[in-house]
Amino acid sequence: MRFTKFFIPTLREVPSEAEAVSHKLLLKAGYIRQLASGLYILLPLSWRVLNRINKILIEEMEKINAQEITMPILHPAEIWQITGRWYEIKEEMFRLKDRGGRDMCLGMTHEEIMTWLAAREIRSYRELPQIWYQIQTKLRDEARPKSGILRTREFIMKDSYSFDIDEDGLDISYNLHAKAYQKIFTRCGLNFYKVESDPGMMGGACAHEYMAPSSAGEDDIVICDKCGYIANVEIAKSVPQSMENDEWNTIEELFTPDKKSIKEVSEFLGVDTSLFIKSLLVVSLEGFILILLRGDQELHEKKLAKIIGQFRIAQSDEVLSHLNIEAGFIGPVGYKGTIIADASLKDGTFITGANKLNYHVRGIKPHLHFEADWHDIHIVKSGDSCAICKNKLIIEKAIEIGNIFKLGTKYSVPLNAVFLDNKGLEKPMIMGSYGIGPARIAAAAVEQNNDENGIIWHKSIAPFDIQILPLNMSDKKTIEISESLYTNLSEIYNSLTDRNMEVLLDDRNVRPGVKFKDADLIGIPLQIIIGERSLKNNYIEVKRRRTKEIFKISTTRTEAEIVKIYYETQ
RNA sequence: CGGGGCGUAGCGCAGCUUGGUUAGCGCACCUGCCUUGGGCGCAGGGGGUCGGAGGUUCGAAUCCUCUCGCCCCGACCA
Repeated sequence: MRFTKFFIPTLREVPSEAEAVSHKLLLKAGYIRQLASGLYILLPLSWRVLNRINKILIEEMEKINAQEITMPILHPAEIWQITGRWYEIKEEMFRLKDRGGRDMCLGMTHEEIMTWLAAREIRSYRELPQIWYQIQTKLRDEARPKSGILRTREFIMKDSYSFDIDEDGLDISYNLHAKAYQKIFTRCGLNFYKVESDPGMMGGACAHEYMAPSSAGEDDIVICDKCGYIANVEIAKSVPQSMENDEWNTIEELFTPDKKSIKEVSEFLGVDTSLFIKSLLVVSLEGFILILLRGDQELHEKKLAKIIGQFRIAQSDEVLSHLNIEAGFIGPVGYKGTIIADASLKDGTFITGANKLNYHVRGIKPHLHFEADWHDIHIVKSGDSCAICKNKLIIEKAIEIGNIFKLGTKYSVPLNAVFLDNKGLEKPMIMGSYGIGPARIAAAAVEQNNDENGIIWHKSIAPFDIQILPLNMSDKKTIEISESLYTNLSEIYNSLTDRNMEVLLDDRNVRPGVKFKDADLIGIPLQIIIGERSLKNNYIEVKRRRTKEIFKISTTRTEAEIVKIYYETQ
């Protein structure tokens, strides 16, 4: 491709709204433009990147016998009403009516539609398993689109769905996807982790996410570099560091006038917050529950919701009317109802509210002075110990680039996706669903691979393989060599992409500096620099974008050498 | 949805506090010359009515009211 025939609108200055590195670089290097909040135009360069990623996706999906299909984006409400998600999902779903007044929605995911198809078409266990997938647009009215193409309202997704006769079958489909995903992200050159995750609203029992570490990420992942435990903070378990403390062997009331928060009391008494019990009254559907956390810990609301269902923190007047004490001075001793306590409180001696205005009480020992149901309900903090091996945990930010879910029968039962097994019994299909965001792969790749000059693409997903930079377009020899290299290289097969070498020839009549700057910005892995200075000595230069290494290649026998350097480029 | 910030030429910005020539600068763009190893130089030129609406005023980019849009933090995220 010739630069003058290809639309690459690079910028000198980045629009001020861009914050994330990938957002800035993709704008500056002429890959994307914003249409509105959360809506992006993918210009020719990024469309080429996306297509390369999609090709990898297709290849790896075909290897696990997944079949590509495509489904409508516009859905009738009815199917979503049957599974209940029409009502569960709120503003995030784009809804509209057709001319007949029928409720419709734009697809944010395709479990319903895929299951609808399976329900109609599959009768027998002989037709199972099936894995169907598509690479197609999804629409979600995100509360807050952000960071360029990392979180948008309209995006392309590779989503696949497996249908099996039983749990064992699902395990196989799930593991096939896990393997395929591993290969996909590896082939894309990403640094990533597979982490345990919360199945959330997708339902189902088991889920993993693929996370590309990056400061632009929206998720926090917890890593133990000793035993390999790794999980999303949403479900991660940990053992908070504990303070040794044997001094308080008797119970003593402490006068703490107007000191209500743990922080205030801790400062007032000069005692570390980890030696306090934080008491929180919450209101669940079954009534009041007292929640206990160590003073230095925060409540993980999702963990608690899994135990007690929907709840909210009690208002201060509710605390007063239920316990007859002001909110800042409540404690577990003598509490009559249900108590749920974080496991970090199991051992030790603590200070807590005395259930008496302006007093706290010291020397409280769990089991001795109160009992509780023990659970892990705190948010993992960096420095906590691994729940498995006690090693110190690390927390890292990451971009979610893919996920896999075991759905079970959550969709097949309501949509009546059933089959007859080999005994003639009707059974619901056991399902899984699996997603990858190709644009997020691209953005994560940019986040992980860039320098002060611009993007550095991995060979497998770069928009072009090689870029030729003729430095002086009015020099005959330069043109001659450039054109011949351009033609010859374009005819060489590239086994990495299963196409011929894709070469970008910068045939613009601009100064060398402009070409150098743009080439580095755009980030094609290999640059061929053709300048009069080197031609005089019968060589050209081949430069690796990532390492800035320069190879001097004789003007005879050049193509073979260049291809060799290409394959050896990281 | 809560909190904060910002809308002046394609991009980056100044002007606004204290209303008053024809709204300004850099980059980009167009023409010509020149130049060709890291966004080169010189000369000439085109482009905005100040996000929108209403109001105050002799007079509004500037003051007031409403409104739309974008970004960031948080909540949310199937």
